[in-house]
Amino acid sequence: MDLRQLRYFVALADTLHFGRAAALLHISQPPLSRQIAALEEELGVLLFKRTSRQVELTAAGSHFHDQARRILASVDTAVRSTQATERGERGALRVAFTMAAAWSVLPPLIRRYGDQFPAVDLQLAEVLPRELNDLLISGQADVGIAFPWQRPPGLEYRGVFAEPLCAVLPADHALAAKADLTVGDLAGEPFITFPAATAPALHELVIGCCRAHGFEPRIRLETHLQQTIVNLVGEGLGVSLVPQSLGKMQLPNAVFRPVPGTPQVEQGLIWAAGNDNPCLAGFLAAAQAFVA
Amino acid sequence: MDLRQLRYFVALADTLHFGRAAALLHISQPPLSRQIAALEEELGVLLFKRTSRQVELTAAGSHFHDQARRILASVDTAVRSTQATERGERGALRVAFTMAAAWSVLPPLIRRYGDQFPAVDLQLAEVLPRELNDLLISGQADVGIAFPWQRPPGLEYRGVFAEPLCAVLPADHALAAKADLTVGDLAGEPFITFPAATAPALHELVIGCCRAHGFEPRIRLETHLQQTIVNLVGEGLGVSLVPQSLGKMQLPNAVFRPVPGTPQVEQGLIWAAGNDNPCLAGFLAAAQAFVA
DNA sequence: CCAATCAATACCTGATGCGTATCAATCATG
DNA sequence: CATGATTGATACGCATCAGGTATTGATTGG
Repeated sequence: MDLRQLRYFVALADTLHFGRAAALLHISQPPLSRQIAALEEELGVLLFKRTSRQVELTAAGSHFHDQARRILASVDTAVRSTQATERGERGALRVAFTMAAAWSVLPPLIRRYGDQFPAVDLQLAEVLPRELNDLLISGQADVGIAFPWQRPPGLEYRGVFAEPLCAVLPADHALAAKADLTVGDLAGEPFITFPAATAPALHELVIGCCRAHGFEPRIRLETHLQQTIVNLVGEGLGVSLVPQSLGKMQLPNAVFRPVPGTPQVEQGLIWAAGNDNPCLAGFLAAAQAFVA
Repeated sequence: MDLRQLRYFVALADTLHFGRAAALLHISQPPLSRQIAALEEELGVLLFKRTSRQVELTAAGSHFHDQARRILASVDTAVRSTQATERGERGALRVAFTMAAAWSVLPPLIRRYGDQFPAVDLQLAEVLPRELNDLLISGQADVGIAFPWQRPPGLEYRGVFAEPLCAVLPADHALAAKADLTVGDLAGEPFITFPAATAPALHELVIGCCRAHGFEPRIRLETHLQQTIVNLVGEGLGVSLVPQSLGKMQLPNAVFRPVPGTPQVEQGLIWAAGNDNPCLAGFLAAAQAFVA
C-alpha cells in the first residue's frame, strides 16, 4: 500500500465521483480508477459500490475512509512535529544550575526561553558546581549555568550576566553603619570565602579585589556555597565579598553594602560542544538575546 | 512521502546500520541510502547523524521514529479492521423485532449471534409489526424478526422458528379444567383475535385451524398484539389460540392449554434484498445455524 | 601502512504510474 | 423509441523512479 493510494481513496470517498476527485488530485480519471482498483485488490475488500452512473461507499469503505483520514492527518502531524523538533521548538532541555544562578540569572533567562519555546519540556535541576562538568560531558544535562571555571576540553562557555561584588557584614558590625564603605575598610576583618577549586574565576576576583586595595584577606573559614557564606556572616563569624544578587536573601542578621570599585562577577552558560539537542541552540539564542 | 520510505526509515532506525536494515527489507544497501536521503530532503530535516563508521538518530529522527512506527501500526490496524468490517465481524447491526419475537426466538438468536460476532455493535429495537416494512426499506433497520406477512417487493423472508398454537383461557373458565382439550371445544366461545392485515399468515393459521375442526370462530374483538390478546383473555373477555411461547407471560387469570392437532406458527427474518451491510450476512448465517 | 568495513555515488534496467484515446453502460431528452 | 451526454473501465505509449551491480571515499583496527 501507498500513501498516494490513501490520498486518492480519501478524495474519491469525499466526492464520490471519479472525475471530480481526479480533478482535485490534479490527475486524470483513468489513473484514479486504476489506483482505487489496486487498493481494493490489495485489501481484498470492495470499498466502493459503483454503477456506471454513481459511486457509493460500502460499509467497509466507509470504515476505511475514517481510518485513512486519520492516518493522513497523523502523517501530516508527524512531519510538522519532526520539523518543529529540529528547530528546537519541541523536545526536552535539561538545565543544570548552581544555587548562585538561581538567585540571579536563572529566573529571567528561563522566563524568556519559556515564552519563546513554550512546547519544550524544560527540566531544571539544581546541582553542585563540582558536578556540572560530568553531567554535561556524560549527556545527563544539556546546559549548565554557573560562574566561569576551569573548563575541560569539549565544553563551551559563554557569559550571559555580570554583577558587582558587594560586602556582606553582620548587622551589628561597626562597618555596617559606616557611610561610604570601601574595600580597604575590610582589611584585617576575618573573611569567609570558598575553596579556589569551587569557582576559580570568582575566587580570583575576590582575592584580587582585596589585593588591588592593598591587603591580603585574612581567611577565617571556607565553605562551598555563597549562600552558606552569607548565613555564616549573619552568625557573626566574619565578613565577605559576594555577588550582589545574594542580597535578595534578606537574612535578619546580615547586611549587604555596595562597595565602589568592586569588579564585576560573571555567570554564563556551559554546554558540551558535541551536544546536538536542537533545543540547546534555541536556548543559546534566547540567552544571547537576553544579554542584549 | 511514501509508506515505503517510512518502512525503510523504521528499519534503519531500529538497526542503525544501512547494510543490516537493507537485508531486513530484502533490498540492497544503495536504494536504502537513497530513500533515506530523499525522505530527509523532503522533510528538510536531518534524521540520522552518520559517519562512515556509525549511524545514530538525531533528536528529530528519534521523534520521527516514534511517529513512523505509530503510523505504520495504524495502517496495519486499518487494513485488518476494514477486512473484518467486510466479513461482518465489526460494524453495527440494527435488529427490529416484534413483541412476539421477544418472547420466543429473539433471545437465543441474539445470544448465538453475539457469541459469534462479539465486536459487532448490536442495536435492538422493539417495533410494531406494521412499522417493520418501512424501517427495512428505508434502511433504518437491517433485519426484522416477525411472523410471516405480506411482503412488498425488495424484502426477503426466511423462517427460523416454529412452534404450535395453544389455547389460552380465563382461569375460571369451565374448559380450563377439562382434560384432553380439543380445538373443537372452542366452537361457540367468543374469540379475541387480531386484524388479518397485522400478520396475515398467523391470522390464516388461527382461522384455518378452527375451520379445519368444523367451526367458524365467533370473533368478539380484535387487537394488534398477541400479548394484549392474552391480557384480555385473562380479563375474561374471551378465548384465543396463540403461539405457545406466550405462555411465559404467567398472567394469574389466564391459563395456557396445549391442544393436539394445532398447526405450527412460524417466525422468521425479514431484510431488504439490497442491504449490503456485511453484518446482515453474518446474522443470516448465524440464524441458519440456529435452525439446524 | 594495509586490509576491512560501511555509507555514498554512478550507471543501467525494469517496473510502475500517468496521460490520451477509446469503449461500454446508463440516463436524459426530444 | 432513438440519440446524445455522462461516467467509469480499458488499451496503449511514455516518462519517471525504484532497485541492482559496480565502484568510490572515508574511517578504523591490526
